[in-house]
Amino acid sequence: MNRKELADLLLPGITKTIEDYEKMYPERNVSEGAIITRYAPSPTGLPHIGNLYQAVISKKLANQTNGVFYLRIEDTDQKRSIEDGITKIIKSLNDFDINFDEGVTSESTEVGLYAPYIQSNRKEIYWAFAKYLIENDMAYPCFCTEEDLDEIRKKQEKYKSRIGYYGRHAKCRNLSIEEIEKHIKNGDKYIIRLKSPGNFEKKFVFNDCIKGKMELPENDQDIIIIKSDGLPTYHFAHLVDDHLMRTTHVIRGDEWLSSVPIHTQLFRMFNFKVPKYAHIAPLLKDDEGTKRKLSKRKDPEASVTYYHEQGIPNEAVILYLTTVANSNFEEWLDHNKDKSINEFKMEFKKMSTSGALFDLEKLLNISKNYLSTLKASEIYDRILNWSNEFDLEFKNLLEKYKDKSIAIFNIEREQAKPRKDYACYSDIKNQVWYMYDELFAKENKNYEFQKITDKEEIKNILNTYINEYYNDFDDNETWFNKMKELAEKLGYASNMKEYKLNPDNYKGNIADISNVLRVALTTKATTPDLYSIMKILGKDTIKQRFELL
RNA sequence: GGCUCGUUGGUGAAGUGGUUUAACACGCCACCCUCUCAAGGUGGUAUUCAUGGGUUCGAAACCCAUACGAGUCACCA
Repeated sequence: MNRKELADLLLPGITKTIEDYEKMYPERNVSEGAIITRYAPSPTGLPHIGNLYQAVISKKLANQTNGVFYLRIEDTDQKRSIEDGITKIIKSLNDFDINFDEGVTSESTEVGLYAPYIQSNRKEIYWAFAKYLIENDMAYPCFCTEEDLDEIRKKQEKYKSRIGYYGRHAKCRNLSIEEIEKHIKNGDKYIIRLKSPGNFEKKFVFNDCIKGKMELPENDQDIIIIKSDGLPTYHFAHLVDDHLMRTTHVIRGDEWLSSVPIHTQLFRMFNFKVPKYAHIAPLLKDDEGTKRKLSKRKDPEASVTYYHEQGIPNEAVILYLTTVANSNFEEWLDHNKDKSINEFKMEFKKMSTSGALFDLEKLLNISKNYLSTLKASEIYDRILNWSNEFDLEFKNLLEKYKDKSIAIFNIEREQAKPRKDYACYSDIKNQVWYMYDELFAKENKNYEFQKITDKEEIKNILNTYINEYYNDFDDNETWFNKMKELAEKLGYASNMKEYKLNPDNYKGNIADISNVLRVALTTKATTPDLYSIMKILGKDTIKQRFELL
């Protein structure tokens, strides 16, 4: 039996060769400098914020170079795959406006010339590549059982040598064809291992797009390329897929950094062009003084659904992640307020080589700024949408009082320097509840009167104001002038500067008066512009609320 | 434990030998603005770049050691 026949025996039923595949999936016709990259998750659950982060970066880089951004599903670990995994990934990414130029589009559909994009559907392709290696004595079947491997490891631990399946520890590496045949006749289970040509003593140097020049030992491990279920390991699938799909840049988390020698070795054994690698540092979390990777199990903010539940707009999350990726983005945005985020040029060189702490506070600030740029009607639509899922009481009020609600959200909004007091949708009800009679009626009222607390004086101020001064049709200036008149009539200073000079000449000042009016209307000492609030509530409501005191 | 990478303020960071007595942003503090907030404005917030040593006329930047942190060492990706 020769090696070709051996390969057929080990991986039977394969008709195509690697040359056939080479022709089926030709080089892409893209312009110089175009980045072809992918998002390649395992369908094991909803994306993690770190996955989103990688997707944002990859998509941006592909888009800005007129490249290709595609979705490939890495489901070679069948045990971990979950039901509807693909749907969930696509949906949650789409929510963040991350779409793909090609690849998987649902559990059973895909678009693009480099299909299939789901690894479990590419088995015969991997086998063809594995066969090539076996035929050329660059891979071999390994019949070691779990116990055999255990024994090897224990021996290595005992003699303090490196752990692994390599060199003289690789028992099956030099099996003769006859011995292999015997094992197979015996029905022994096998996997396929790479016959690594590497030397651990030698240094392997490469250039990472983000981390720069790296020096690692060459790989000498005879890594598994085809598992006992016939599917490839990550390493082998990466080689085959990223070569055939003509990926130019492999953008992934930096936990992969130390596997680059394996990957490069694989590409070289086939004489393929090695793609460029960009290893992204993880998002970290401060945990009692030490930094650790954000974890989906421990940290609610690691889950992408967290932002949806909190009512943080997806756009803000994207803006934040872009800022973390390239910290000069913020400054760029500040100087290019009218431009679209698409015009920003992201650079590998600007990415941090060590992990960044995920800063929720900063995210909220970005969100606050973002929300302040929206029109009142847009805010209304978004809150309605959010409330529909998380606060039905508020949703009903929003629907019942649509115009009024928009007016409320418009207080100090559509202007050059808008108010910025909403950081997320879930904030808003807490800030505007007193504008709705239904909510005001059921609230346990804690009136925050400050300087003036005397009941009689308060009543006097309220009555004088509503009977002698207030008018729904006054403009802002008239309204304020009347406030001044009211203050003076009752013995309070209408001018703050004057009051500060001679405080003893007055009972108090206009701020004290407006505190009374504000608190009587809203119970709170701090609210947005009082004039706007009064105008929206209207004289009848104002009167009613004054009478409660 | 082996190998690898990293360490600039409360946070994200800019910065690769001299214009850095360390940019910018978030946070915090103070003051200013025709009412309270928010916003906006002004100023403050690291005598110093993990620590120790060295190279140099000169170092956050180059070199060495130490400490700390992270990643990796699966028939998981």
